[in-house]
Amino acid sequence: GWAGEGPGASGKNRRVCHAAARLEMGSLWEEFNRLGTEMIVTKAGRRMFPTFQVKLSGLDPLADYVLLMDFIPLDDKRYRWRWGDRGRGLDLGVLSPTPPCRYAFHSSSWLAAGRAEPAAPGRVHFHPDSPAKGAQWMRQIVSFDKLKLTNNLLDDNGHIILNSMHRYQPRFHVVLVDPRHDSERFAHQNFKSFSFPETQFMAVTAYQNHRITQLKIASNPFAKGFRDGDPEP
Amino acid sequence: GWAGEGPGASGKNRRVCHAAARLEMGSLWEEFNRLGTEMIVTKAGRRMFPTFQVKLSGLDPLADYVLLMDFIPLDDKRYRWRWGDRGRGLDLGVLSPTPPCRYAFHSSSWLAAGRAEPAAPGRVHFHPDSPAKGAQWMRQIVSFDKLKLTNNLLDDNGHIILNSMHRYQPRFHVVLVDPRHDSERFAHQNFKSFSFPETQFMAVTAYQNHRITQLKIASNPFAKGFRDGDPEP
DNA sequence: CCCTTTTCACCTAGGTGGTAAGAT
DNA sequence: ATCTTACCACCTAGGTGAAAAGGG
Repeated sequence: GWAGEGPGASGKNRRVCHAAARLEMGSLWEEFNRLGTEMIVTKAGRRMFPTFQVKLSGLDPLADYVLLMDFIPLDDKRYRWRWGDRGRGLDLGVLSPTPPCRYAFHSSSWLAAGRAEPAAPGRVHFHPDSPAKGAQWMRQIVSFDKLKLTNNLLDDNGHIILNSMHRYQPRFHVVLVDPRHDSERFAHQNFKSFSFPETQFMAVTAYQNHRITQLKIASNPFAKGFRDGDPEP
Repeated sequence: GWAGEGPGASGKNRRVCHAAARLEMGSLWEEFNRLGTEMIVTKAGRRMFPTFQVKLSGLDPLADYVLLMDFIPLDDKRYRWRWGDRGRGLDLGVLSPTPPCRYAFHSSSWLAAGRAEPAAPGRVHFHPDSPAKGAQWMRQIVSFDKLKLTNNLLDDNGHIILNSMHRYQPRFHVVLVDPRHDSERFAHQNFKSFSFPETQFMAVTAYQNHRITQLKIASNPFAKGFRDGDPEP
C-alpha cells in the first residue's frame, strides 16, 4: 500500500513534499499481520522478517537525502500470550478475532498485562547508503536488511532497542540534506515520514503463535532447514 | 611503508596536502612481491588477495572525501610464463633473480613476449563508503575488499577491467569533496594519490608460479580447504 | 509459571584453487 | 602449446527456529 502525510501536511520543502513510498512484499506483510506479526529480539541483535523494503518516487533526482527508520510503541501496555484450552494441541483450530491481534491461534491470544516498561528515547537506524542522491534512491528498491532488533538496553552495536512483549510500529523517514548553513532552522520542513500499519509487530524473545512460526519457516529462505514436505513455488 | 607525493608537490588544497596513507599487511605484500605477485582475473570478477587496505591520517576530520582506486599498466609489454628445465618438478628449486619478477620458480620465469594489448581507458573503483568525513575514514582501516578484477572487456558490473598476462600498479586516491560550485576549476588541487610498489602484480587467468599458489593457500582464509599439514598460528 | 539465554543443526550466500575441457 | 572457461569440493561468514537450560 501507499502511506504518507495527507493533503493537510504543508510547509514542507518542495524537495520532500512530493516524496512517496510503496511498501514492498505487501501481501506477505499482510499475511503476517492477519496472524499478528512477531519479531524476535536477541541480545546480539536479530534481523526483521519480512525485511522492511520500500520503492521510492517523487524525490528530486539531484538532491541528497538521508533515509532512516525508527520504532514507535503502539500503546503503553505490556502483553502476555494466553494459551487457550486447545492451544497446545494440533494446528487445526478455529481463528477467533481478538484485538489487538485480529486473529489468534485456536483460543490462544495476546492479552494486555500491565503498563509498558519505561523506554529510553528510541534509537534510529540510518540506511547505510545514506546520504545519496534522489536518483540513486529511486533507482531500485531500498532495503533495510542490515537493521537489527535487540532487547539489550546496554547495546553498543547501534541496534534498535525494543522491549520484549511490547507492540511497535516501524516508521520510515526521508530527510533532505539541506545545504544551507542555517539548516537547523528548517529541519521541520526537510523530512517526510511514512508509516505502514501492516508492518506493526509484537517484540518477543521466542515465538508464541505457532502459525507465525510456520509462516516464517515457509517464507524465510534462512529457515528452509525446518520445512517439511512439498514446497510451493 | 608510506607512500605519497614528495615535498615538491605544491599547489594542493590544504585539506589534502597533509594526507598520508600507510599500507596494511605490508609484510604479506612484500612476501608476495618477492615471488612475483599474481592476481586472478575472471569473467565474473575476482577479489584481490592480499586485499588492498590502508590506514589514513592527516585528513580534515570535518571535510568530505571520496576514496578510490585505479590500476596503471606498469609497462607496454605482454608476458608469458616460461617453464624451466626442472620447472615442472618438485618444489625445491633454486631461486634465481630475474626481472621483472625478482625471483622466479626454479629456472622458470616471466618473459616479455610482444607489445601490450591496447587498453580502454581504465576504470576506477570508488570505495563504497564514499563520500564520508575525514574523521570517519581515519577512524579505522579502509579496506577495498569489494573491488573485483575482470578480464571481460564488456563487463557491466563496474569491475576493474585488466588484460591477463600484463603487469599493473594499483593506485589509491584521496579526493576532497569541494563544496564550491566552480569546483571543477580546482579539481587538480583537490586530490592526493598514493602508489605502493610492493602491490604491483601480474594479471593471470590461472596461477603460473606454484610458490604464489602455495602462499595464497597458506594466507587466504577462503583457501583453507587446500592446506595440507600443520597450521602455523 | 513465564520469559530469556545459550547452543546447535541446517540453511543461504559467496570466496578459494583444482581440474578437465574448451579455444586459439 | 598456451591460455581461458566452467564446474566442483571445500572453505568463511552469518541468518534460521528448535530445544534445553537458566532465571526470577
